[in-house]
Amino acid sequence: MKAGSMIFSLLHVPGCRIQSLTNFWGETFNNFSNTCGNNSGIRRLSSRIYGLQGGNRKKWTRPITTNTEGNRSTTSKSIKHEIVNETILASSTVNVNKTQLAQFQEIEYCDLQQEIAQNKNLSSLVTVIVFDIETTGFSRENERIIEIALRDLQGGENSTFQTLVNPQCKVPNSHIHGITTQMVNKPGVPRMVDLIPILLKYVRTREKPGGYVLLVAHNARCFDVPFIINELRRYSMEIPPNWLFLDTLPLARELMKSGGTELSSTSLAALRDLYRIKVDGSAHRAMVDVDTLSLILPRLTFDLKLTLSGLVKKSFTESDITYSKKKKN
DNA sequence: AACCAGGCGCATGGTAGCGG
DNA sequence: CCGCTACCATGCGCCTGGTT
Repeated sequence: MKAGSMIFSLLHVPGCRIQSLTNFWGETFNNFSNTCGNNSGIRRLSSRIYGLQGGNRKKWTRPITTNTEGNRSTTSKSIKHEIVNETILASSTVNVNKTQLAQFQEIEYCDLQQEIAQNKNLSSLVTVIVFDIETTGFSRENERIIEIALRDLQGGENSTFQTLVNPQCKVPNSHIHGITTQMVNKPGVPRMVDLIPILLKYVRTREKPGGYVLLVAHNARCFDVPFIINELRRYSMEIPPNWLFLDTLPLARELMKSGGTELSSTSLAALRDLYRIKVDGSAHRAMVDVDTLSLILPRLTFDLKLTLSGLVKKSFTESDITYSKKKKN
């Protein structure tokens, strides 16, 4: 089904009122501007608090910053069905016996119906989080994450998460991001194994009840997501089943292909220039790039006439990456 | 530097249309 | 029926560009 027709059909599904993404981003922008005050640029968040959601008095002893304003049983593959499709596909090429298939389809169908019945619109179901990582290099096998930043586009209290990560090795590419070995290899900077539970807990606090998380990054499919998957697997952990990923690089390609813009390339910098977004801080630091992408995403989706459901349709899961790898081998 | 997706050009195979 | 030509779909390899 073409994207255009899909959007049309979704908008006409009774009981499945899809907000236009522009409205969704509108709310986000309001929250965002309230958060940032009157400045047109995004102000770097300097205050440090230790703990999540205020209510929890347990103190963190790690340099993780947030701002101060304020197990599902279905497979990850089925998530997109539940959110995007008004009906579940009846045909399947999965090689299982017919009884199993029928049972599986029934479960998915029931889930979908429940989702639609229980959720008035997608924005009450999906949490959109823009994220970025800095690493010691390109190889996901040999290199390590040294900084991670996230921003929940709904805003509110603790809507950002940012921390350096101790890679327990040298940082050979400080000239790229300005993060040195001395900055990360010291007490107080969490190691990945310490950070993962905190990170997972943070994302959980941003989820809507029974909802899904759409994690957005530039070149997510080929860089950020494989890195995160590898780091988790290193400690025998998995991506939560309700996480979806969205890569803005193919969206940039789509925009460039459609013509009508002055987009010179599909890089984050080119998108930043196109939308005349000022960089507040040094580019190639995780939070700066997150803030940049947070401003690019609404404009990009507006230009591509995408709804939130359209974004979910373009999203992918951990298994999508694993599967495409296996297909190549 | 590693890895991946997309674009492009080229080769190949299947099919339809036409004339002898 | 056979041979030729044109067209289309598909697959492969190579190159480019994105990320730190």
